[in-house]
Amino acid sequence: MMIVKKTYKDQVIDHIYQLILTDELQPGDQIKESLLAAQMGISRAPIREALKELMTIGLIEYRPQVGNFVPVLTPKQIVDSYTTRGILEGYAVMAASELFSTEDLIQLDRYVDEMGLAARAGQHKKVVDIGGDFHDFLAAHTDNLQLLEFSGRLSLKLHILFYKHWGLLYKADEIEQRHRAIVDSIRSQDRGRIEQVVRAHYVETGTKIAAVQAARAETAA
Amino acid sequence: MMIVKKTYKDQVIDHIYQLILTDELQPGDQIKESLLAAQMGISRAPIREALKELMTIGLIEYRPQVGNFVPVLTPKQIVDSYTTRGILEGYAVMAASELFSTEDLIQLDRYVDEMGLAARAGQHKKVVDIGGDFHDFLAAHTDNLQLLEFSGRLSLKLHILFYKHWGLLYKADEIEQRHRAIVDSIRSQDRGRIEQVVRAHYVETGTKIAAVQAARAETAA
DNA sequence: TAGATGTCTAATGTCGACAATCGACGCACG
DNA sequence: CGTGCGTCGATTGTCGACATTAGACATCTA
Repeated sequence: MMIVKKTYKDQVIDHIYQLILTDELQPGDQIKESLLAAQMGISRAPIREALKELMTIGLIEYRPQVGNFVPVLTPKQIVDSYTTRGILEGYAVMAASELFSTEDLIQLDRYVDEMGLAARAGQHKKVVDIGGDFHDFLAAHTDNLQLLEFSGRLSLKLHILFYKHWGLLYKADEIEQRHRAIVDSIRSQDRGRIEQVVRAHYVETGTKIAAVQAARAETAA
Repeated sequence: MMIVKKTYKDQVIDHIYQLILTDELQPGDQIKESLLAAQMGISRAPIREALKELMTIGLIEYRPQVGNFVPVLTPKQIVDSYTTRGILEGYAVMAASELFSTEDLIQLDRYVDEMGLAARAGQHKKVVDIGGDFHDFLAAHTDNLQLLEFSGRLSLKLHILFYKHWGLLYKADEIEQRHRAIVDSIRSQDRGRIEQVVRAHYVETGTKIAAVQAARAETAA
């Protein structure tokens, strides 16, 4: 059995992540240490530890002497985050392209198939999860841990964005085809093409999400 | 005038950075919060804050329930860090290549000239500093703040490595020529070439430093 | 003697309280 | 009526003490 997490800090991290995901904490909100500590029945110390950690992955924005806030992301920042992830993962996949075995490629195909099925069935959460597995599987083939660390730090942030907006992003066929293109590029063993395809995938998704977010902000105003 | 830093946390960060740079803290050493707090005459709280922040830029390695350590970098990790920086900056410069004005390019030339002069004069610290300015100037032209943030998080780490090993890395002519190649690539406005040249620059430097470090580890053993 | 087990110590994890600072409000002044 | 300054409240920054845990050492057992 997997041992459960222990320190309060880790529990606080999960808690805040959930609060953001469920919109109980909305962009622009300040996270008051004392309040959260009281709500969770613990002291401020582990809260602060957790906030520091969330800061490093961009889920919290910190202003010295003022407080911690849920960041308000502009469309440009969204695109930039996705672009950066694409740069990192694009290089990772390109550099490791020779390491993908036939079995690996079949596994990737399987992910794409499942993604298409789930998308057509309207199982949005499943699509998001499989998408995460797909990209984790891609990234896992690199041996550059520094690159992997940065890529990983972006994933929670992007995951939240994607999770909040999936519905309007892609048609089922599109989402399947977009990911299939990545697998195909790896099959081609054309390093330049691989990097370019992965980058384009992220830039495109980021652009769409930014547009959706901008549209929502419009209607809200 | 630039306002001075205020919180203890920031002072602690600088202090630890200096300790590492001067080898008073060596790779593998544990940083004991209580001890450092006593030495600096403050409590453990700001020490912990500083350690968390240093963790995010890779200057401190943290093991839960055990402590904070100065990381022992393997040659591969050194190369990976430089490679990753090259990926990020390579993209940044490439994407912003059209934004470099004639004046900017002249300024870059000036940096390279100064670097060559300082190198020939044996002013190693000056070479390191100008090199930092050069790369900051390059990176400053991108508008992707996410990318810039990651790139910046690597710079302290790489700066320490470079500072500790500069002597054995390049001949004066080489260091000038390596950087000149970057400026030339920007002048060419060949996006593919720009990205490739910047990447190669970092990979090469990282490889050299890793080799130097490996050699030192050898003689020490 | 080799291995497992118990104990101890030193370090991190957490706590509640106090101090310093930022931002907002209201007042005086032009 | 608009602007600048002083006060105030709320929130973060820091503190010292206590709780808990990982690792080292000693002890017990076969």
